[in-house]
Amino acid sequence: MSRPTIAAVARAAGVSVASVSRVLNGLPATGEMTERVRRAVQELGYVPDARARSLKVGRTFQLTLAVADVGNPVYVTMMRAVEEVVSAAGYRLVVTTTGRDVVDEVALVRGMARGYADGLVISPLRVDDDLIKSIRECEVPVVVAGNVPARAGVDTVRANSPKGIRLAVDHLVARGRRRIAFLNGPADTVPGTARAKGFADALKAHDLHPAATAEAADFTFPAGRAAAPRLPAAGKLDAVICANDLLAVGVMHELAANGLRVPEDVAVVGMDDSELAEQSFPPLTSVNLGSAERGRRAAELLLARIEDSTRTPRRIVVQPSLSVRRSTP
Amino acid sequence: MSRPTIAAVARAAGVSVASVSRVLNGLPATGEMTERVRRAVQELGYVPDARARSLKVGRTFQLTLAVADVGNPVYVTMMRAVEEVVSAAGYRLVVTTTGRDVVDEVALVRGMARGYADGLVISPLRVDDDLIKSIRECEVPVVVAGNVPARAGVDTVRANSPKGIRLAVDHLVARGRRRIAFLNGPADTVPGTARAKGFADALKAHDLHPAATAEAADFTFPAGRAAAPRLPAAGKLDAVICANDLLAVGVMHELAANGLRVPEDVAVVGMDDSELAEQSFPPLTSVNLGSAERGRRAAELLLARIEDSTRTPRRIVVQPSLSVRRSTP
DNA sequence: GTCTGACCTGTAAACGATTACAAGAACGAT
DNA sequence: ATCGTTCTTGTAATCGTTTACAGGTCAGAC
Repeated sequence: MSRPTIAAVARAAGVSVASVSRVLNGLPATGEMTERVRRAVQELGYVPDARARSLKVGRTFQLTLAVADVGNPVYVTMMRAVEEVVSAAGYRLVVTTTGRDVVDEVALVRGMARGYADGLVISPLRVDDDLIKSIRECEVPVVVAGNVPARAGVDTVRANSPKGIRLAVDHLVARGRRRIAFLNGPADTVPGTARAKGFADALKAHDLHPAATAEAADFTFPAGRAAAPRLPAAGKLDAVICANDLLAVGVMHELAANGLRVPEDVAVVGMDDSELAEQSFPPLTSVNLGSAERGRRAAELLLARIEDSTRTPRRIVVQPSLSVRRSTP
Repeated sequence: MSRPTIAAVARAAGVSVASVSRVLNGLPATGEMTERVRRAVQELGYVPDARARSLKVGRTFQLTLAVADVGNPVYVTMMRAVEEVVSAAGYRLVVTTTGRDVVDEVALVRGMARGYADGLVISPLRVDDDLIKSIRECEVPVVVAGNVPARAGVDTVRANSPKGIRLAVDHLVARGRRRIAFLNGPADTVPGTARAKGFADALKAHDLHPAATAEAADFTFPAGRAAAPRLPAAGKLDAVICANDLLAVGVMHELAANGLRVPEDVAVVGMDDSELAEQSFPPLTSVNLGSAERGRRAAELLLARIEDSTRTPRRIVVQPSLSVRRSTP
């Protein structure tokens, strides 16, 4: 005995399928009609088929979120925010991880044409012309959580990481640190390049030279540990800014292993202000790039564009703030 | 100009829609036919519509993963493992958070009848008869990642947390600790009850009495901090086992705030062996309950059952191990 | 009493694929 | 040359909804 269809309900209620559909979708009907349909639905345990419905109405009520790595706490934060907005609007969330390669991202965007979701929030680590082209041509609305050129003509929500780094540098300088190093993630990523430039500019504004800059293999904790020895010895630096919290925690571990105290010997600042910043020891001063807000607003932009595909693309920049904790003096 | 349909391709190639469909699905066709269809597809940029396809074939090639909280690192690990297996098999992953309430879970399972996914992996925090009933009656295959009674007649993958706690206790006792406390999560959850009993039994096996037991409001970091003061003073205990890593890290913070050293004054053991255990300071000795493996095997069970719905339900138990780090002597 | 309009309801045509079935072509065996 | 078999292709039904359109009922206005 398979699932009852709308036709079975119509038969049981002695009405037409159209009427059943109308009652179920809240279109006007007489009280008696409504009552009969309700009863039949109840009796048969009828549940409308989402597949058939989405074929007909051309919508699946699903949205896709594509991130590089679900393990990164910053994406967890974004994902939670997106999920909240999206599910409140009656959509389900499809999560895909794109991996490191840009061609995977392009394939993903192109694949949206299959219509398994009504929109896409993508947070690309690396961006090239192919990706931008695929986003422009995408069959469904796309919102980019990250930095793409305005010519892409797409809704974006991004952080202002240079300004965020500026906050971190200002803070460190105010506390008397002058020999400041920067541990970046891969410089060929979008956040990587932005942060490198942001750091250079921020130091220049204070007439300082970088104590050092280094680059981790990716934005993970082990990469942070591995890269830490490439920073100069403690005498040569009194503060390290890291391109995200995972790297920062990796560095702190390495510092501790070398008998250095945080913040007395070396101050450490992370970025993202993820839950990890709060949980690390000492708690990590971190640049809050508004990941939850970015997720929320990206989801809202996407919903708005689904409602009205003609609106001009918006480019939202979420302002950073600094969460000062005990890893800085 | 809307998306081309299979009919447009057929027209362009001068063949029937059936032939196009067959070529696209790799059914036998002559070289010439294959070539003409390929060319037309290429030219029009045709991409088959997933909605129509899933209506006809009765499958969406989507699977749902339902967890209580995407922010918990243990679910992140599981999710990553599930995603990997599932996407390798050509499925997409739909992630939903169920929240704390059991009725949400029941509604979710019932809602699977809409057919928006071909299967469900659910990791319920709280289980009642309604939930079991809804799982039994679910239209699509369900795998439970967690502990439900055998009478549910459903594939399950679960951890052996009592045995895991036993490992932790053995370890602590071997290192000379005798006054061992337990910080549990909510005792009305499935993992909560299992862990409480596991702790009691493990101590009994060593002829020890619990130094104390306390219960946190949920399985989060702030709850761990908040609950720590409810444990007895340091003189009365020399080790704390916590029901997960987040609680353990919360406790360590609180201990540090009171000037106590880990592990010298108090040893701390977590559970889940999540990435956080490695990242915390000092690195946390943690019971590895095999969350990645549980995720992987749950996904595999689900795929197997989709292939063959008649197979008898399996109940897999993943064996725990202890990852010893510096939070214990 | 008739006519107009409003309002429900039912019939049937979509939506875009897959696939059962039938028809036609090709080929080998007799 | 005829027949039967196999292989390829096309026609049309189908999946389960939604919805345009038409038909029917009923009330109100003249």
